[in-house]
Amino acid sequence: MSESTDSVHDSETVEPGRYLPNEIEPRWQQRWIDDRTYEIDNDDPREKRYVLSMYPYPSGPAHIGHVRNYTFGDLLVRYHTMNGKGVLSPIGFDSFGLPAENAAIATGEHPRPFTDAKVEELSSSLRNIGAVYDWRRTVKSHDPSYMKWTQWIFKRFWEAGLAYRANAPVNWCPGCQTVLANEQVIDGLCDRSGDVVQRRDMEQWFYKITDYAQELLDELDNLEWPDRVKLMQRNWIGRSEGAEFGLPIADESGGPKVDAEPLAVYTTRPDTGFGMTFAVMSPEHPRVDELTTPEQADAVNAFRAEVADKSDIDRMSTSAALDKRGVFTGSRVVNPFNGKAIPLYLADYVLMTYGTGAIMAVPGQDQRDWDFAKTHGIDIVRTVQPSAAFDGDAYTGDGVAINSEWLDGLAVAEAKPKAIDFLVEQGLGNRKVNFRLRDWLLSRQRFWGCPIPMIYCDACGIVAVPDEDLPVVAPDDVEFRPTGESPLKYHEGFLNVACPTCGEPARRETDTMDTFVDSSWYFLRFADPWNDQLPFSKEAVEEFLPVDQYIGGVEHAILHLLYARFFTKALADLEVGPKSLREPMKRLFTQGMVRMGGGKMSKSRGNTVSPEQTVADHGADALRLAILQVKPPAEDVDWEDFQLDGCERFLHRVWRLAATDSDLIKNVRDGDPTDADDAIVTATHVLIARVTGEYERWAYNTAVAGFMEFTNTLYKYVQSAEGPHRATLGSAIDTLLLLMAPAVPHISGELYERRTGGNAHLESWPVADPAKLVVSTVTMVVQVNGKVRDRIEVATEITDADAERLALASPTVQSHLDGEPKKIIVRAPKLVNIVA
RNA sequence: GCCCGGGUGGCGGAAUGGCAGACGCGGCGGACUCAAAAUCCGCUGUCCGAAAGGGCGUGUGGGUUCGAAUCCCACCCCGGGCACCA
Repeated sequence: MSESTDSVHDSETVEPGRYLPNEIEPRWQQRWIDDRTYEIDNDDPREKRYVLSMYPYPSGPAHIGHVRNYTFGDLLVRYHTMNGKGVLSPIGFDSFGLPAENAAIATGEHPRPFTDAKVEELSSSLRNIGAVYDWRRTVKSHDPSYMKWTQWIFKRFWEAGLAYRANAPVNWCPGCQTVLANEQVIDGLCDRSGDVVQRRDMEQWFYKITDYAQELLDELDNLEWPDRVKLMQRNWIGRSEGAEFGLPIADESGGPKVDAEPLAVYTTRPDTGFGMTFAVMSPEHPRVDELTTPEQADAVNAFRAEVADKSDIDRMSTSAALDKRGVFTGSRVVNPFNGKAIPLYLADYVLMTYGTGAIMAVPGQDQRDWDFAKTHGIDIVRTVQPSAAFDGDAYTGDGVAINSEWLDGLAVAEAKPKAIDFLVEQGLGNRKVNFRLRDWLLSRQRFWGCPIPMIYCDACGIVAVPDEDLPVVAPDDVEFRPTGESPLKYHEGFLNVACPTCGEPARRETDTMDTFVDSSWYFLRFADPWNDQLPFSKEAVEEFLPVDQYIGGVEHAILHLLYARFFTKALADLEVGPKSLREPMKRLFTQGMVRMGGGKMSKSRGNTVSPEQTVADHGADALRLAILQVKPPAEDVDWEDFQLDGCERFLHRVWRLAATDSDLIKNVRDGDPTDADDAIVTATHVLIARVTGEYERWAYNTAVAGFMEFTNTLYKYVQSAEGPHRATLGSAIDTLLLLMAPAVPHISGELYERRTGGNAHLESWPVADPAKLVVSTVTMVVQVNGKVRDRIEVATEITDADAERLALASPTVQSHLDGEPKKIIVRAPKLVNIVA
């Protein structure tokens, strides 16, 4: 054996045990499972907390965005557990969806084994970062025991009229070969494939979310959600107040035609009625044929054909010339405010899907109407007096009514109700609230989703699959082809079925549900995942819901979060859920995204980060700490800004300080504590108070700074000439480990156990002793004209008079004074400001 | 166009009316070492100055205040949401 080998050997025997994350982390992860530390039973006596991160789509091993999300959730689960709460921390998988089906089309293999493998990979990733769940409660959207209740709930909605089938113009994505929800269409493009969305008329299933529009709007006020998310939902629901009324159809003489149904219009500005110089119908309006004169028929038909050809994105582009965007019907209607006959046009800027599909046009107060009137040579009458400085076209601001007979002189807010009163008196219309929100189109022409449990019978019509036959599960032997229809449609064994009512041959519904249906109730199932009689019991849901803290990406601000609220309300009304549970998520936190080099991180760009590799290289605790340290959780963060090396270095410093065989700690004292020791005790309690507050308000980045500062302080302390006091140091380190335990659970658990024999994760959360937070002296700042000129150590309880006297006595302060001070502001003991 | 956020060192950020730049990264210097790495200690906004010390400084301009990164007004820039919704 050579000398050099010996010397390496020797040095290893005297070196303290090193921090080896890959050795300790798997052991602790297994232990949390074996000890069932984070499993909770429904009859657990502790006060309950429900902490939930949005369940993920299983796309394989966790990506860095997942890791960030689940680290925040895991920290809270552990923190609340140490605070004595019984924490429900479940995990599930949003396991239906297009990627698995697209893979099936590519490989010909069934999506189930593909999905199951991805679920396993993601589960393993989550365990590898030290995230803890009650795995017994895991739910998966594609699990028949979950599908059964998704279908059961669909049936209850159907029976209550909250699910219905209708022919509707729908958004069709040619790339995905399916219908999309309004929410999945962004700027006329499919939010998944980016294809231009086409409009088609199809028979579809809808959930009647519009029944809840008002409540969904009102109850936002009571939620502890980010204002941004609440605002986005408010805008999406889009409530507007106005009037719906009829415009009588004019005869040749310009008077109202007695036998014709008036044309219904909706306006938010009934006060501007006297300025209505034309009216407009949507090109899709059902009364277009009836209200088009023979002379104009050719022009109208040409226009309608042109509009029908356009995609929504073309139709919305404002660049199209306005004379191409509308056509005269040849008919006139009567403005009921002044009795004048006005022309009726078609224009593509009026949508059939909002209001009545027809409008009164007031060019003086609406810019689109103004532009249209200019192009078509229509009169413009202002009915609101613009402010003196105004030099634009249409005036939409406040002002007094003009050119409006009996409304003249009234402000907009006064004129509106008076105009509505007039319409009511005339028997033409009434006050009306409109919402932008549409019903939720839930059917998808896809295989890998939850089948809609309905049957079409020639004799009985639409019949639901009986409850005892649920779940309807798709067969395995299907052919995966992109046909524009679900492969179920070509599977005779699935398609053909006896009608449950009359027994005659009938056909199954082959469409499946939007995956957002699955995610609209999974948080309820977590409370009672073993229930095979009901989706969940009311008692179990009452025990845990609402979710105390929901965590997820802001990209779900509208879709998922609105649907989940709708489901919770509807289930309560159907007495499936507890009556009092009107809102599912009491508090919501939306964490920021992880970017890469300023751009989006995506597989197609090849700039993804592998958390698995990072854990292998640095340890899960270092990755967790870097996530917490780099930025406030709500903000987007760039992977390039992560400081993994610094975080790993810090953990080594903690290890060296806290390890029982530390080479750092020498000259340990016992006996009476000194001033230096008292300062450490104070610093320990200050840290407890600080970190507790920071965990509560999601200030994880400054909590990490607190750990680092305290560790730096302890390093100075143990290296001081005087040496550390045994009990003081021990308690400081033990406390630090407990405070860090929710953030970096493996190293904290390991060191705490080596030091005390106890399990940090089962210990009580430290509480700051107010008596120990008190300090005897503080640094008082002395300013002259607001500029700091001196700092003086003073007793905490110094009087204002003493503070002022000390400040004036300072030589540096004196050198900045020129004669008698004009004024002295004293904020003892922190500050004195002398105005010279 | 409308509605929200936000703008602080070389970089990520801290400070919510009272010491601007905590903590970390990076950089510089020192100790240890034959040497390097690791580790430990110190310095690090900027300008003037040998130093002591001083000037300037939180997107821009104004205001309120004894005192403003923080509050108010106007503007510029960046990010996000909504956008023919009558």
